[in-house]
Amino acid sequence: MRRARSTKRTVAKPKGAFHHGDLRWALLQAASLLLERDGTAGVGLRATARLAGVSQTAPYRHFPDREAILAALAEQGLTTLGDRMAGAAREAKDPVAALNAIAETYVALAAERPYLFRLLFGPEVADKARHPAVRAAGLRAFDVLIGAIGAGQRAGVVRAGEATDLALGYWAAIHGIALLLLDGMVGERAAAAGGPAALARQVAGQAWLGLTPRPAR
Amino acid sequence: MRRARSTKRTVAKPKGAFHHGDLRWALLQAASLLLERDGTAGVGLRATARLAGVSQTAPYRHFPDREAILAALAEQGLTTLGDRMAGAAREAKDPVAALNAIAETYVALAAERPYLFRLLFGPEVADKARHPAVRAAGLRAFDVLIGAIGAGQRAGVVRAGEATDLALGYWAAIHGIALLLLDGMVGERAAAAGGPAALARQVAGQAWLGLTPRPAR
DNA sequence: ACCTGAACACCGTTCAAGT
DNA sequence: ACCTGAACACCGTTCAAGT
Repeated sequence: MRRARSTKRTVAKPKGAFHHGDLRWALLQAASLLLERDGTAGVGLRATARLAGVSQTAPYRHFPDREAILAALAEQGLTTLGDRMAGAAREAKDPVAALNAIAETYVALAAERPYLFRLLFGPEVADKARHPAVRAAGLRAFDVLIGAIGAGQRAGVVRAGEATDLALGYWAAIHGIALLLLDGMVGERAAAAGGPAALARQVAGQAWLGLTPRPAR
Repeated sequence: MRRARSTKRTVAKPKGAFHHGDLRWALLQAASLLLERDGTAGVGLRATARLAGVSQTAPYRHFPDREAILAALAEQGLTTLGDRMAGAAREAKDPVAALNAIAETYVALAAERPYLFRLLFGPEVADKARHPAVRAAGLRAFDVLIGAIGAGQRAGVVRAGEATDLALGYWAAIHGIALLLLDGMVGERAAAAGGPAALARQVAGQAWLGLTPRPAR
């Protein structure tokens, strides 16, 4: 936290006139608060401006439209996701532990900040070509997983093959279970498995079987 | 199609007064059209009413709020998904082909009707407890997959274990790749694999490895 | 440059009223 | 029962204007 957070209706507004160039930062801070509290639908241009203590039209100085604010939040979120995945992988003692840690981190962020997680991959930021920074942040997170798969291959615990393809299959599985958990589609299975995290570990374990060296066929 | 579709601004409005009890159906038809054309955001109460040729408040006779319309669309969509999956499994000649056909059908629906697919699992219908019919339709689709896994176990091509758990891991993988494809996150990989469907087959194949009988450990 | 207030064309929802 | 029009409190976005 680089700045004290006010509990009043406005956030980080000095007193009178200008934001000295960090209005963009203040707006993103406000938008992030609204996202956590009210979901994507709550991140309105007017609502964000109100919370930041500026006029309704001030955000247009920094963002061309509402989608641009959401895209900036998504980029922040994907960077956070990538950083956490990289941190988890770095602290693991072997490639298998690294993959498990990545899966755990991934599902944990989805559970911790569901609205943010949906925003990262959802349709609100539809035209990814218009927001290359979002796409780049996402690919950077994916790179962490590819790296862990590659390390597994070098250690001989992951089967041969294009690391990107193997990573994609694993990613799909943990991405899928994270979303199914958010959607409340697998509540009973989670209860039976001993909680959402346990169910995610189970699914990750099954995905892991797709990565192990195959016996002679 | 139970009724001719008009190309005018209104749909299925006889001429003068009442809908003789099928206003609900006409509203859902209009909402479905709007969903395909403009996405979830386009499915407004007023816009739907306008397209159906009734006043803005008429929908409230059949749906308590906007979310209820979206939930009804989601229920329809999940039923369609389940039916298609069941049809694909029925026509397959063995359990392995059935699983492949289910995965293909799943990803195909996501590609064919992206807005509908997102609605099925997204946050627009947030409180699933308030919409048990949606949840039931989703679980029915899942049952098709569980059945295919069970058939594979009986045929000896799928390893032993709780069929529901094995199905969940497989579901997560195809659900994940379907969404990653929609999100435009794996466009390059899809091109390299020979198209989205080919990439989905590849991921399904990897998920399949999690289902095969294990060699002696 | 940066920010403002008024205006435009929309929303979802509520309410009193009509047949 | 079923449908209507007016009203309320919101939206995103545009525009002319202010410092």
